Amino acid sequence: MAGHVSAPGTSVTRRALAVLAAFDEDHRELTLTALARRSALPLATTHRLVADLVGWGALARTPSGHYVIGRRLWDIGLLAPVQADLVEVASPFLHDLYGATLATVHLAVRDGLDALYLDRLRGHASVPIVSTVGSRLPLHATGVGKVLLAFAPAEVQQQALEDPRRVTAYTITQPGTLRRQLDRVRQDDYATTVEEMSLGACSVAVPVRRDDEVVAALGIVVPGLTRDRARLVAALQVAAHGIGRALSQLPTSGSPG
Amino acid sequence: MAGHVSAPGTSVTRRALAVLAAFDEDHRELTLTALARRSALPLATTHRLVADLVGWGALARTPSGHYVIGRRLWDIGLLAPVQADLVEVASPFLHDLYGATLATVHLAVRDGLDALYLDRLRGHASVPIVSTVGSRLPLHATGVGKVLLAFAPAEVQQQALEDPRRVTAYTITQPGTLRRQLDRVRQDDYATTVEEMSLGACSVAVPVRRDDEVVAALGIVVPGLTRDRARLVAALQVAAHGIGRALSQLPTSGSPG
DNA sequence: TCACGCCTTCCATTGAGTGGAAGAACCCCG
DNA sequence: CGGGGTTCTTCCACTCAATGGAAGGCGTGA
Repeated sequence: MAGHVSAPGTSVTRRALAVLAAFDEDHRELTLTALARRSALPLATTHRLVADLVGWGALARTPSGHYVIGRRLWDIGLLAPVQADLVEVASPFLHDLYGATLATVHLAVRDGLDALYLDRLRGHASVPIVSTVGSRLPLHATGVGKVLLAFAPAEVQQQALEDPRRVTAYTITQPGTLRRQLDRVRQDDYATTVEEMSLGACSVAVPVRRDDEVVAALGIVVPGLTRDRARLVAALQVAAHGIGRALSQLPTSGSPG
Repeated sequence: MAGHVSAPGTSVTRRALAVLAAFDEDHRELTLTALARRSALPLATTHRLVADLVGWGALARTPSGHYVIGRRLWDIGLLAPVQADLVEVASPFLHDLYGATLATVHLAVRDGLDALYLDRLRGHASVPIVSTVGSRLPLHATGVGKVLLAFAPAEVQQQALEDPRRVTAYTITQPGTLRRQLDRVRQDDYATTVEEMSLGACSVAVPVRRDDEVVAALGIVVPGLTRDRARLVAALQVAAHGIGRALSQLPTSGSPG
């Protein structure tokens, strides 16, 4: 190669993937220059890689000249086993839940130290929410997150409780308090949050079990909890049991959500 | 390089993408050997590429040793502008529609000569349906497809009407008949199908407009149309107008679905 | 034990990838 | 209208990362 030698150990594949990795929720549109900067690659190299990616459909170019993730990648991404069965099976139950409560409904799984949101139903006039499908939020500050954390392996809990990041003024950042809450979650079989992730938003969540193993969490977001916590928990548990039952009746696929 | 020289003109990037392209709806799990065969690459080459892809999270390996699309690709795929605003905005209206009709509800856009399903709400006991989110079905045999085709550019209509593929015994394959139906769709502002895609399933669909331009189609699938076609059309149009209004109030992003 | 299919590692060879540089295209502003 | 900025595209000599046949593991079933 010419001039500066690229750091050894980088493969072309990894570079191409680095270009894709430049996109995230806050950067859905990037110029070529921005792509090069964010993926730490020389401009000319980026240009060549991008040409290949666009040619295949992994990226697309907007009329304004910006690059975005292409439809083909969207297609292929949907083939991931993440949701294949779970989202599919859960979908009608989420609607039921939405119909019964008219609140925003969430389905999430644990991905490392984050709650990964697989599906969301949002009403017209629900509480404003940060999460979208595919987004990740910290385990300790969300309802579904607390449920997932409460039933996670010990080492995950330990890591998550090490340094809980503050999100709002009400986020619980004391490991001790959190640990007590998790005990409570296992005891009651549901978790709550009160403005710990977004101001003005409270949440209730319950575990979804497939044959005794917690595979997901089901939650709803409401403006306040005082009035009808019991009703919400009941509705959630009915739905969660329904999902669990439907899951264990599925053919195979133990792909870890 | 060694031995046989790979066909010139192939870039590493394209090869890596060829590996990804080996996956489709009927092949969500593949062994290394199968990947090599389906992407027409030597086994050793595939092995190396796959290692990179797995390392990054584009692919994952199941406990059984098969490869599947990884979660990170799912993530990134969701950033595609395909749905960004449309699905998000339409979601509550789809719920409303589902609540009002209890039928399976579809949101689709046109992608070339196919209807691309962006979202779907399915009830517990609806008619069995073939479509899933991300799937493509022919324009001439589906309700949403007929709507999208009716409002598509002339050259698209011409191509689509050239040789309409037969799907069921009731699929309309006569270009003349189809063209007359499309006229009717533009006149009535809704389309129907009667077992043209799946036996036992009929559908009604209406266009979704953003500032007079048809950007999507909204449809529902029911066992039969005789009883309450008028009611369904009314419900669909209310929802479609709502979506359209919400869309035109959005900030920017004219990214073509 | 052998045979078969699938996976992994090795390594000499070389062409695909590299990236600085030059220039084109396109702003915006005075 | 011309100059200074930013972003995009093309070029090309150099060379290292990619290549893939072959050989060796590993598991499984006969």
